[in-house]
Amino acid sequence: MARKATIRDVSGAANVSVTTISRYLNGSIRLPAETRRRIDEALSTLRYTPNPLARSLSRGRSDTIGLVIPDISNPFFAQLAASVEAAAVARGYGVLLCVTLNHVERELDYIRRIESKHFDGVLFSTNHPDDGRLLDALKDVPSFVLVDEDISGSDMPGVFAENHAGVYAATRHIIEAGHRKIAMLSGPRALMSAEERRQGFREAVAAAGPGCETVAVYDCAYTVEAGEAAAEELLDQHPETTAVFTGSDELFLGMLKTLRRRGIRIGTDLSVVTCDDVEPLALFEPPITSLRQDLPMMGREALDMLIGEITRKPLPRRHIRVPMDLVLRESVRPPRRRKRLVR
Amino acid sequence: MARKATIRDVSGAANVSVTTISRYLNGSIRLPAETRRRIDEALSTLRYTPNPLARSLSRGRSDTIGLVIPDISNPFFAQLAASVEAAAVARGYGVLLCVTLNHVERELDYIRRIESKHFDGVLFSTNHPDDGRLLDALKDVPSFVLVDEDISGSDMPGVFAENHAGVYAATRHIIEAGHRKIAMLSGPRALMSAEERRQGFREAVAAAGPGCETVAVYDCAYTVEAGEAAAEELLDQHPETTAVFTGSDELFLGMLKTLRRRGIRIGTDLSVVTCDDVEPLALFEPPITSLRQDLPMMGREALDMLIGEITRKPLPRRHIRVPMDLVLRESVRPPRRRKRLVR
DNA sequence: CTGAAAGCGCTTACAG
DNA sequence: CTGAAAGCGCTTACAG
Repeated sequence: MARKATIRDVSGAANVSVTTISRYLNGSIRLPAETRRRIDEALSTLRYTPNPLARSLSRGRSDTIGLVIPDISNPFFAQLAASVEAAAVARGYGVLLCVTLNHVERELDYIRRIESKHFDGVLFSTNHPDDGRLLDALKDVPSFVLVDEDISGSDMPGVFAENHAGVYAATRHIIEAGHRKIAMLSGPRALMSAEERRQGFREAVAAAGPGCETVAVYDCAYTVEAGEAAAEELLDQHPETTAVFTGSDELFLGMLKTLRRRGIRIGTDLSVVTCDDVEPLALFEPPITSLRQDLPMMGREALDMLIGEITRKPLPRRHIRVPMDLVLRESVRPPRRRKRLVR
Repeated sequence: MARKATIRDVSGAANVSVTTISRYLNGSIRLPAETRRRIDEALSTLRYTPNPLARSLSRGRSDTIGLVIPDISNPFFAQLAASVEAAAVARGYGVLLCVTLNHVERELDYIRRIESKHFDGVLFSTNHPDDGRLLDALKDVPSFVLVDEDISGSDMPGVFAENHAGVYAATRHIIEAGHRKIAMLSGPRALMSAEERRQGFREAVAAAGPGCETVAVYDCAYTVEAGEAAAEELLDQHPETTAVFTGSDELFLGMLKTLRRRGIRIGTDLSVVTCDDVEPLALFEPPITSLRQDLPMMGREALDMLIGEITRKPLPRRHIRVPMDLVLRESVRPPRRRKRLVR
């Protein structure tokens, strides 16, 4: 394979300076038709494509953002990534995928790459409570936007779900179906999303008046296993429960395993609403009512906010909340009379 | 925020040449303890981090690969991306996420970025039949590895699933359960994966002898909608069918919608095996038997092969086949006697 | 062993 | 309007 053509080669072939070539390519110049023809010809015979690395170094920006997420194999983050990627490409940015598996070292490493100019900016999604190291590393970090989850104590700009209002509405829905003994499988303590959802849940139950009761709230990691275990505990210790709100699709999936094992039927025996709606919940039997995250909007808003930060034209609002939609399906039904959840 | 420190600043602060700093940082030099101390001190007081862009330009490589996939919100590709990313990070490479939505223009654009040195190499996954443009663009393209799907007519190195053997085994499994009227919802014609799976299916049925019959094979796009429509047609025109093999999870999900609508129960009324196993099939009712893709292995092998290409130490085999595993669950049962699939 | 200098391939302020 | 030259921040062949 021949050596790759550089702008210098084009300059020689077209008999104009590299300056002119560069300007022509970047549209900052108008040239006589004849010159244009010569350049175009040189461009195509040499099959010239600019070296983006050199361009970035010279311009002082990489036109690349880092998308930092815990796990791309998790459908929630995969869908978020898809919306971010689409928005980024539309705005002329590439997306470097940075998977952390929630390892703080990796998170810190990716934050540093903003300073080192590897990224123009970072969209940052973390899924574990911060021990202070993230907060610390974020001092003076520019061009940084949080997505989905906050870092406790930070005032970085961010785009989050309307957790409180969403879960409040979902819980209302459960209550309106007639349920009075309701439980929640919630996310980890110290995560903003979990905290807000927990709050929304508790307030909705409290607002329903005396007869209505929060049977239990479990703090779980956002994993299938945690949901499975919490459901076991719930059914053992609170068989009077008639409805459950799960704080994520994984928690729901985990609970479902437990319900299957015990022969408990969703809808008829136990009503359920889950948060996220990234799994094919409409195709479960019965279809599962869920509090859907608007990931396309979250991705778009986050990218816009980040571009605002990068270009130093910050959006008017540093914190955006994306509404959640309650998608009504068939997993919530009126509670059965005096029948308890026993094996 | 102060201007970012460069290697030159470090050189000044530590009172050694930039050459030495560079060599020290890259481990290609042994220095007296005292010098080391001075450098380390300068490094940390200046909070120096190398500019990866400059390094890449200078070295002529970016330590970044492009991962080209049709759609990251598709769990199949999300899981593939997760394994690739993990392998890449372990080998010191970053991964630039390149989503094409199967648009040829985007695919071509990303291929060009290898030449322009933006990527050291590309892992390429395409999902639509090539009209010749891809094949054409691939001439002389170095450091390129196909994943999951071939490009017809190309001899690029690649990592693919053991489609034929996998589907043959899955179909055998259906036949051994007693089915004699079997259908397939297959992927698009002209896609290697679909073609090989179709072949495996047909051969297994043929090998079962006269009584056993391929009722129908539908060529579908790999989408839920296509699966839904094909299932409608199948049930209308071939009500004698007792078992179906679906060529992807989306096709299965689509068929499931149709079955639901018609009140046909999987397992008891119609036996099913699907290919992929990226959806939570174990949690469906009944749990769905599937031909699982070993995506972790596929990602790892593909990355190793790509690194071989990049470093010009190609692996001994240019084409690797990853085995598929039949995961036995409960969606295949013996056919019911003389009962037909009617509404 | 160490460092000055050239080079990676662009962009752009500056001078003509 | 056009181009020579400096500069982006590194690496490394080369000379001392």
